[in-house]
Amino acid sequence: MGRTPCCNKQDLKKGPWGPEEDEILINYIKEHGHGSWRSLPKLAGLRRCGKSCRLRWTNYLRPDIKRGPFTVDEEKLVIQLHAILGNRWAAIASQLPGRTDNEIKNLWNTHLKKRLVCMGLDPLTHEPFTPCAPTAAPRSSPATRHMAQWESARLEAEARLSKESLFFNSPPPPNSQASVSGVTVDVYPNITGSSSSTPKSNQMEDQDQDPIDASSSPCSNESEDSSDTAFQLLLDFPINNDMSFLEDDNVD
DNA sequence: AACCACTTCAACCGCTTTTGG
DNA sequence: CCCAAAAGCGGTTGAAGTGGT
Repeated sequence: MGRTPCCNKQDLKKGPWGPEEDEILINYIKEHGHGSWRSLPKLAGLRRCGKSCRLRWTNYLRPDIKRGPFTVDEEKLVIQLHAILGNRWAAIASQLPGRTDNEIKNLWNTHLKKRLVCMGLDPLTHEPFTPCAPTAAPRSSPATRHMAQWESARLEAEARLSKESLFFNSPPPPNSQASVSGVTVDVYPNITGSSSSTPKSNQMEDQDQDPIDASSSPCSNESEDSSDTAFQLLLDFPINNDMSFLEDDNVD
């Protein structure tokens, strides 16, 4: 059977958008709204697929997009939410005003995932790597020593944040960059070492180095300390014994 | 100075979900 | 209720930039 193509591919431009195209798209949407994305390119006079227009608008041109590096708080929040929601980037992005799912996905794949790996945590599950996977966690770090405790703490945090997430549909709080529905997120303080939110030009003078970049080894001692600290802070989450709601929502 | 390897991120592709007739 | 179209989403790609040798 097969789906009908999203657009007629003949005559359509692909690749990076030029400033003129951006301007056309912005002006058109300002004036008419995006309406049907499929018909927008023709109406606006763009030789682009509607899908491409939507992506360009939502990921780059939207006036409420927040450009620039992620703050430490934003990175913490992304890690927290990823532990709960997994790779549901759009859901995560909805909690970070001005950030797009694509941006968060890129942040995760290029920075945060590596940091979790360095801590001996599986970036998919946020659980410690099992001992039978020595290449993943080559050194006996506190992360592996605390495996059972980590898992327990993770589930507690997960439970709490999942419950909070039930309210995600309501407008985010003004200070939501550092909080989830008012709950201050202060976990993984060292995973989210400030480096990636710092422009490259400043990284050299930054004493607070990225654990990955801090040494020739992909994982430094700092990462061991950070997993302890993260663990302690994770334990600070209030305990909620009612986990029943997890059966319905989140956690695939 | 030139080359190579690695990183980053904008954009594309294809699948899934939602919506409307 | 069903089906097709449209929109949304996540995975992946590839060009550009950067750093190391």
